[in-house]
Amino acid sequence: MRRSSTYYDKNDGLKKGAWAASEDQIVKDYVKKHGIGKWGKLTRETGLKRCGKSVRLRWMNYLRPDIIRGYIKEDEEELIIRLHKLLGNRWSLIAGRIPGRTDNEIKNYWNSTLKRKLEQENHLEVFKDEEIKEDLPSSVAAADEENPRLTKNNVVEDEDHHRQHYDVDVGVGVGVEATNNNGIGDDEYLRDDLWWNNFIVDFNDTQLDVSDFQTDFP
DNA sequence: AAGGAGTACAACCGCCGAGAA
DNA sequence: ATTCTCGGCGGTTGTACTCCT
Repeated sequence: MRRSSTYYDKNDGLKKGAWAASEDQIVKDYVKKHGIGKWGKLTRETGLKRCGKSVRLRWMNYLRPDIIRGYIKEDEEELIIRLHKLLGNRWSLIAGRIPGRTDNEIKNYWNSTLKRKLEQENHLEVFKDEEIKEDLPSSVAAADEENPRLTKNNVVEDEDHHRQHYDVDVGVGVGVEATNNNGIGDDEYLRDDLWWNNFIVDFNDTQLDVSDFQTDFP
């Protein structure tokens, strides 16, 4: 754990900073008994001097039993690069495609290692915003241009607050689903669908193993 | 050996959306 | 219909560790 200084916030009296093993144990025990979620309830019932958000973060990024700790493998790195090109800084979506890795871990890895590595290899321009937009479905790119907001569940909201909902599965060999809940034109929708399919074809051309990936969204 | 610079990564912050009250 | 609470997300910060001079 990098942060060692712990302190109590004078405003709310809650503990901040590095977590103690005893605090981790409290969270693990509670989750084992009651399941995940209800983080606020957890702090109230256990007397843990942490805010619910902090507990959730600790669980998601560190305590979860399915987390793989250790070096990012070469195939994982390649997948991160590809998914980042596709999705941009949507770390949770990217993490959802890489079992055992957290969004925070991927984000850190990108910011501290990959970004620099790609810069050094003179490949970074490929990932600049403009080119990402060119790669995105037209409706998504347009929304980003006007009002760069991607809401939950892949809902893209444009300047007029028109929303398009993409239930997208980019799993290798799983097929593609893209549902449009807001009546965009069939042609545009078809283009988007083709775009996703092209992505999958491209993906399938790689040497990556299908079994390496999750097949459903988290 | 010392210390400054760079790196890695855990944790915090602010914003937003969903759902409950 | 409105307000409140909580969970989720991406961006950013802080600090231990490592490398370099």
